[in-house]
Amino acid sequence: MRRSPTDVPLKLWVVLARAFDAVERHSRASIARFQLGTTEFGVLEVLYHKGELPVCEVQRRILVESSSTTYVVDKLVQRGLVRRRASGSDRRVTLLALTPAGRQLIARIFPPHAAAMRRAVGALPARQQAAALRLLRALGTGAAERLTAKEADHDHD
Amino acid sequence: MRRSPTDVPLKLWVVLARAFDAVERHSRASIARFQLGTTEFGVLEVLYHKGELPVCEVQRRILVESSSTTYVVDKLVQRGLVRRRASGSDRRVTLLALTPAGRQLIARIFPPHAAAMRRAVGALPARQQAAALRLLRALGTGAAERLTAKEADHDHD
DNA sequence: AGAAATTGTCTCGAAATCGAGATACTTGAT
DNA sequence: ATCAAGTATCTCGATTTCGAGACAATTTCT
Repeated sequence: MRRSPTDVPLKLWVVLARAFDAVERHSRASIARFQLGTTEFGVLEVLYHKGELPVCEVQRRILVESSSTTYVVDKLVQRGLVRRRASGSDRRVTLLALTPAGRQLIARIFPPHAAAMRRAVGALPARQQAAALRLLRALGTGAAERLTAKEADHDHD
Repeated sequence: MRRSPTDVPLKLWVVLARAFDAVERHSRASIARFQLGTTEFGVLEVLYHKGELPVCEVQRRILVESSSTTYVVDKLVQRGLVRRRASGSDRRVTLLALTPAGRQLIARIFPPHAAAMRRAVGALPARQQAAALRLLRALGTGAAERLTAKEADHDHD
């Protein structure tokens, strides 16, 4: 339990947070050019690439809580970029899709944003990007599994 | 400029965000056990490990904006965990330090939190943790440099 | 079929975070 | 010595995000 001078797990967490922060600043700045917040952009982007989706599916992909998702979607609907529609098969779910205006907007701004993000991570050579991709994928899914496992613990105690 | 079916940089950004989110949930949950927010914990932790520091130094390490730092420090001062003190050498700066109560608190809760974070990233074997550490460090500093470079661009145009 | 647990969405109030800018001090250039 | 630019901290108002929980619909279990 004692912390050695090089406690790799703890450092990994710090460095992960710093890397995320630095790259996210690129993302924020890039998206701000288009008068959008990152979460709003996230909704538009996922609908653009995946097509019509239930709210809960969008929520999982943009990594915010459900109440925040409702809030952001409200704004996008008011702006006429997204529309809601009841699902036929499951009457709990609301399906989200881009309006023509929304599609036009995201089609226009996605490419320059993608370019900004390529630049943001571009300090890492391609080979190392691929390595980081693999490691982060394993780290993320591993951590996520351990989260749901812990929740299960709580449930039966 | 066209997006190939495997656009590594873009995927890297997505996977980075997901990994950060998953690990951060562990952190949040662990810290919530002690009735603290992550930012409050961050302040206590940095003061615990680095000793008395100027506000701006703390700010840089906890990765929030200066106005948020003031807000969080206010709360910690009100709770009697941190104290402010004017610097002798530079009259702009306020130095922050733990009170005895603050030191006692963080000394008690840091070890179990560290253990939780080791578990959070523990799905990755030690060797891969070390590799991820190196790659993320390079990614983070690279992205940060490109940020300040871009700011400089804006300044002279 | 009926009860219990789960899931999907939303409401509401509270908390965290930001951004712009005010103020005071320091540093660097001329 | 003065002035411009930069830095440190804080204030204030607005925005974003969360958390708890309400409610309806679905699924699972018996």
